[in-house]
Amino acid sequence: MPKEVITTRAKDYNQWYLDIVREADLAEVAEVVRGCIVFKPTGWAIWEMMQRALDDRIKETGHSNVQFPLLIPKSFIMKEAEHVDGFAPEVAEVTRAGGEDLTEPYVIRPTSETIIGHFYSKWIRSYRDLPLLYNQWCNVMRWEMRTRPFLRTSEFIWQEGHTAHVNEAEAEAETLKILHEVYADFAEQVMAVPVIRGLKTENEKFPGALRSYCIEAMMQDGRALQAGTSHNLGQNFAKAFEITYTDHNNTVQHAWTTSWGVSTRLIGALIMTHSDDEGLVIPPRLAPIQVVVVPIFKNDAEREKVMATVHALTSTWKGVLRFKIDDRDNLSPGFKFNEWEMKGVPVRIEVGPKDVEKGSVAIARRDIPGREGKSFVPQEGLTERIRDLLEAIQQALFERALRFREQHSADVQSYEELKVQVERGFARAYWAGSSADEKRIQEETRATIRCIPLDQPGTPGICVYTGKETTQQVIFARAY
RNA sequence: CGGGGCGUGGCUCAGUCUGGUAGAGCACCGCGUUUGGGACGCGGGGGUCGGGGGUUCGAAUCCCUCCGCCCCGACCA
Repeated sequence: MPKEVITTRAKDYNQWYLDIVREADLAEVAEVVRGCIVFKPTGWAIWEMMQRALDDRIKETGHSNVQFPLLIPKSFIMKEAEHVDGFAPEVAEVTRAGGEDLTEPYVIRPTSETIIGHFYSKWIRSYRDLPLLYNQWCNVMRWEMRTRPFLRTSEFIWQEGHTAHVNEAEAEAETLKILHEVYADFAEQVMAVPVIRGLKTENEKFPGALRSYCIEAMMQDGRALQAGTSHNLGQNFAKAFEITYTDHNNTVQHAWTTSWGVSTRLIGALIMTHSDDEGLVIPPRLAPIQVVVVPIFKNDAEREKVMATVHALTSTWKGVLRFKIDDRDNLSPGFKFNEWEMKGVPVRIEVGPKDVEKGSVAIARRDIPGREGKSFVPQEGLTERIRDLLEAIQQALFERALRFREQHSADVQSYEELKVQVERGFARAYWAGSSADEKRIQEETRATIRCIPLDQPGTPGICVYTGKETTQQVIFARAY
């Protein structure tokens, strides 16, 4: 009899999410620090896997890691008009230190464009100093009204890339390169999360940016989650912080800058894309533990034989598979099966006395939970079989998520259809409305334009709201 | 910030209306039996009842006050 420790998705999707976070032992709400969480080993291990895969891609695309201060002089934040408006309400300030009031308060970084802008202006003199391609892994703080583990926390961990270029075309190329080669590639290839690449509308873009691009994913309740953003900042920050360079013709020019980030929110995307009512599901390429081996025995004699087989089977796995042998002797096998399923380990191998005799093992795949995903296979060729299975699971998860998104997306021709469709997923619509129209729709439907997809149909249509003819299609959805 | 709910062993909660020796289940510890889908028996430890003040012979329970957390709405990676 399974214990019901996880609320089903059908009953309460919100509660299900919180149950997964707790039961998979990913994180705990830090009730003593408003809006913050503690990452527990399982949650942090997933983040480390994400971090590694992203960091590799960031470096492959020519960037270097650096680290800037946590505190930013308050006046810096005030320098770029749109930026101030965007961030002022959610900034935490340090006004007192060393037992004295500070002459100028510091803000705890909500993002680092301003302090990095200050230093870039010192470091950049000539076009020969460009492009400047830096990234930092750090924590930032935004005082949010409502928080949820991973999806929205007051303090969060992310990477923020900051680059400077000689002209708009190079800045734009950088912005798009990150979007495609780093973020979308990581999301789809490693996380098995299909994403829509698009441009943000004026309402939704980063405060201070010229243009913001994003990858948007669909969660299992049909809502959208912005999984990453890449901004072409134009010359806005360069002008505010006087980031200038001398060009070939000995003329002083403002640089063009970009910034881009993904955060621990990706863990939320992971949970809400793949997991089920049995617990977390982690795609094999991301899983800190890909294979768990559960030995089964009744007495010391059996234990010895079983463990000998387990060690023989796993002897070649080091450096090939990320695995764990669960030889805890105070827990029943059934308990372990459920526990590892809860924690999302992609493949489980069971080795019992019968397997020792028959030269077999039981192999279970996490993407098909319970007994249905379990079968008995020969010990011979097990490593290859597992590697093939891991790859099959990776593909199956991506395809399942993609199918789900397609089934919950629809083209809408009228505002009435739009209202209905955003209740169940993404609504694709022709759009020629204004920012004010967009806000009105948000008030009426709670849905926003998630993005203007980079893939456009190319054929004209009628705007869902204004009735004007246009060639531009957008995605409406409710968002996290 | 508005509306609602809740603070009692580690966790989930009962007890509060109607004041009278702080309880249950799970978890934990010990011993024994178990182990192929969340094992069982016996024994055991553990609580300033969110904080402060008041009423009372007596307060988890009634009154005042402060604090915290969760949920639902308006803002956000």
